[in-house]
Amino acid sequence: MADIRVRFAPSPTGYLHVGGARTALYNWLFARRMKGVFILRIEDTDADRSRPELTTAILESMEWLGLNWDEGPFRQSDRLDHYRSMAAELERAGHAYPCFCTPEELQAKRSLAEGGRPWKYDRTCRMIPERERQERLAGGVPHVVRFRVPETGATDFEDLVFGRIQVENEEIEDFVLLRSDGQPTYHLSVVADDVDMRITHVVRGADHLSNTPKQILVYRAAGASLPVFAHLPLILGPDKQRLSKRHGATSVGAYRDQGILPEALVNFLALLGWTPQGDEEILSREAMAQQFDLSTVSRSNAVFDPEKLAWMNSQYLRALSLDRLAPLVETELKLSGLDSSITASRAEFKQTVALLQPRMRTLKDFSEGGRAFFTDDFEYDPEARKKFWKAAGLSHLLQKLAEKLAQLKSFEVGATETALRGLADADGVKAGVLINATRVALTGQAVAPGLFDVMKVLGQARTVGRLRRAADFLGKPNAGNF
RNA sequence: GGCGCUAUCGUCUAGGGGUUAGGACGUGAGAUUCUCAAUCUCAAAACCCGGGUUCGAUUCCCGGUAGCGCUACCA
Repeated sequence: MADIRVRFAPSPTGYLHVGGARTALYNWLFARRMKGVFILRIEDTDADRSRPELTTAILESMEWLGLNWDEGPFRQSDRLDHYRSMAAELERAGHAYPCFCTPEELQAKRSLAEGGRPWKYDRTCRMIPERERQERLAGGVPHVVRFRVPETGATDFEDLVFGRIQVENEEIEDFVLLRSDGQPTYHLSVVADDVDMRITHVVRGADHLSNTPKQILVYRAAGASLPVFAHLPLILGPDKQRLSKRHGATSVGAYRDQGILPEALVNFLALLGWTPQGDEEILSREAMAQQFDLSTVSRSNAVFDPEKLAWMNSQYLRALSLDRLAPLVETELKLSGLDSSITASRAEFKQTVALLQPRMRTLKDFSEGGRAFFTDDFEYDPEARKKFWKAAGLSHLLQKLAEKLAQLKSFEVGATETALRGLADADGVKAGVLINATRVALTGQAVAPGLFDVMKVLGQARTVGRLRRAADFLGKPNAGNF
């Protein structure tokens, strides 16, 4: 079998969204599995909507996801001559013709047709006598180039995912290949490039399924051999509508900003439409590539479930080595206006990170739920106060605990625990009550790692200081107000 | 409207002419105890509807319904 060549071809009219990322991923997995070539191509033939900086952003997202490409990125805007010559070739061979209808004329005909609904181009310009056609061309009358679709017969193909697809040619209108400004449309540029780049498998979203027959017609007219097509089901929002901005975060970059790890996003996306063998769902890119198979991809659309993504992220977060996690946390802190300076050394910083690691779902959690571990500037969560600061005499108790802890020679877990439990006993208070109240004092939260681990990581001075601060706070007359 | 595609727990899915219809996320309950967003255990939860084929359909076929896609000088 000839070498496998696939491509991912985003258009820079928006950021890389999760649907595009999944398409890119499946191309990547297939290429790696087949030891083929993965090509990146930027489809920027729509000059009005394409933004150069978005190309950069898309490339960055691809790199962040770890989807490395072997060739490209190629830009269609660099290859306009190819498309024009292909259009000319098709015209010469009688497979295409100039159309002088203006957008306004077409629009008028469209709205005239029964409520403006079912309307196909009426092929007016197909009938123009050759002499008149030449005259208008010579006169420089603006025109597009349309493909001459056969009136009879049907076009069919075998999709790797969807199976046999067939469309009657009479259902297909004479679509535009070249716009009046000389820019190619998608149907022309995509075929021209896939032919030129010797693409063997076109793996793309199912939104292109209905358009594929048009493109097959172009392949045939150009005398090119067909690639294998594999269309991927769409990714939907919770309301089963195609995922879009109004569903909130849909771009890969937005998930990165939320503290999602690329490995988790890749793993999650891979499972939207494809299932590995066995029960294990947590698989590396490489492990997935070893068994990836386009023919087992699902044919029905999938709803994107952020909850499962978050869960999967927590799995990856937990499995991360400290050496890899620590820098990621530092970056996240920086983004949130924090830093690691609260810890005296690199080793201490890592200890803190390690303590938090098992209970964090995203990197963001380190700077949000874990805020008190990286700055003294934190609030007492009202819910936590309501839950654990309602006992009477807490101010005094915390004060006493502060002084007792201040006396300790060792601040190891055993030492602080003995001290706290001793105080609780002496005062006739349940240890749990004091522990929970102390947790709020030290972290501002009702939920945190084990208290004595927290103390150790914060250190003696900071622990004592925060206890005194909480005691002061509770001593104020309005401390009971939430 | 026309054309195309799709249909298993709330969600992602496995399965397949006879199964207690399996797993994962989420949800609920319990365990643990110092909080849980950690950990462990258990539970509830699905074959869209109607015909046909068949001894037997969730599975195969047809129809309906619903959803999605395409129907641009967007991709």
